[in-house]
Amino acid sequence: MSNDFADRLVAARSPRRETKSLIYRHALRLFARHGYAGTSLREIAEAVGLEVPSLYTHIRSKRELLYDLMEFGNRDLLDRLARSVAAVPDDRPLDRLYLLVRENVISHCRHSDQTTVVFTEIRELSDDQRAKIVALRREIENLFRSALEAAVAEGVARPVNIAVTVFGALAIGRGAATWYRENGPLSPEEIGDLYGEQVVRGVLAPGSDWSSPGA
Amino acid sequence: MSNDFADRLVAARSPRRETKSLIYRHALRLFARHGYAGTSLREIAEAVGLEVPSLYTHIRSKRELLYDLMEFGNRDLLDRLARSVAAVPDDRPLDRLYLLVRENVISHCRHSDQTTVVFTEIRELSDDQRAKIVALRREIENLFRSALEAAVAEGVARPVNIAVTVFGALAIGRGAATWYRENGPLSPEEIGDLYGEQVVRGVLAPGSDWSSPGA
DNA sequence: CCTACCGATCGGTAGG
DNA sequence: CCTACCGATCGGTAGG
Repeated sequence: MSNDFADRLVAARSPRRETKSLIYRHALRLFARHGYAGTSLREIAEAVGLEVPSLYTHIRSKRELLYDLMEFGNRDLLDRLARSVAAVPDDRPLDRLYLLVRENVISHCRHSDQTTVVFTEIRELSDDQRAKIVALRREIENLFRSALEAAVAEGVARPVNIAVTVFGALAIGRGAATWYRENGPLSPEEIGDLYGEQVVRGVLAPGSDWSSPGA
Repeated sequence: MSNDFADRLVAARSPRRETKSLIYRHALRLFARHGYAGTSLREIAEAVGLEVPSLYTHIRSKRELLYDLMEFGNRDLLDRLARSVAAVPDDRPLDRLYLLVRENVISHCRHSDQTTVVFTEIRELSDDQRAKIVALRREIENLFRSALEAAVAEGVARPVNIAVTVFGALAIGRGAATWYRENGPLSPEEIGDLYGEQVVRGVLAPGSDWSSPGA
């Protein structure tokens, strides 16, 4: 009697890793398209091929599901940005800034669902959850901030307002996620190059010379 | 018997202009804060001091309410932008670009609820409604586009990608709406000046000279 | 502008 | 992983 009811129940209750990943993938897509409040657990369950109660084997609640997606999305972006300037020496702050802007644009284009959710749905989180996400955002901002501060300190950038400039640079990438299309005329790398150059030239000190590191 | 039931009914059914304006005002605030899908008509009614069915004296549906807000928001922004460059001659395209970026930033800071709703909730509209809003957006983009094209044609701006640059300039203003605070250290005008200068310098042709028209 | 009410749908639980 | 089901809430209507 190895196939009796209890066995089948245990098997059905054993969460599969692939299922969890499917849930996250579809939830991200649906949240990006219709918003958190505009997406029901029924829609997520249907996309995955499950009934709603089965989702609860893998998630604790709809809100925790959103939080997990937002945390992953921000960590992922932070990692990409940190890696993009890991090899650039500290004494080339404008190159660092250029590459950060570029990578930010590329990441937002390539993972636009991720960044749509990350930036739109922060209001849906609890205070505790939001505080953790904001802390991750601060780390991302600090990468830009330190590059720009160094550039100003070295005199290769004008003495611009650091925070305002960093927010602007980040907003450009977020904006790109809203209009970038995979079959459009420009690749994420090309768009990243264009914006990277514009941001750096926008802060360049009058006498300074600079050309993009890739060129 | 001038105060009988029929009279009171007629009086109660006569929509007041102030009430409609109150509904729009509170709906805008609540949609900006909690999103369209995350805001119930009950919440709007309560904020105004009515019961839900009374809203229907003033609106046709929740979605039409959203559409009206989005159309007004975009027309309002378009008007402000057009007015900001109305007095600037065509042969000063960089000044026009500067003032458009500046006014866009100022408008987004001063009416952040308006622009939050305008940019976040377009997915909630019907196809017909969305087409009309997109047409308004095109008009706004075209103001930036023609200034930038003229600057490139005159050789005072580098031959940048027009669409990409315009989207970036617009995104900066939208971003400002998310972090600007009334009691912060910078006024909308100051932020507008900073971004206006950065965008123009970002596209400035290497040999060209330019300083902001206000300075 | 209100009371009374509708069917539909929501996130989530009990229990196997 | 499912069926059966919960109370709460949704946008909207009837009717005065």
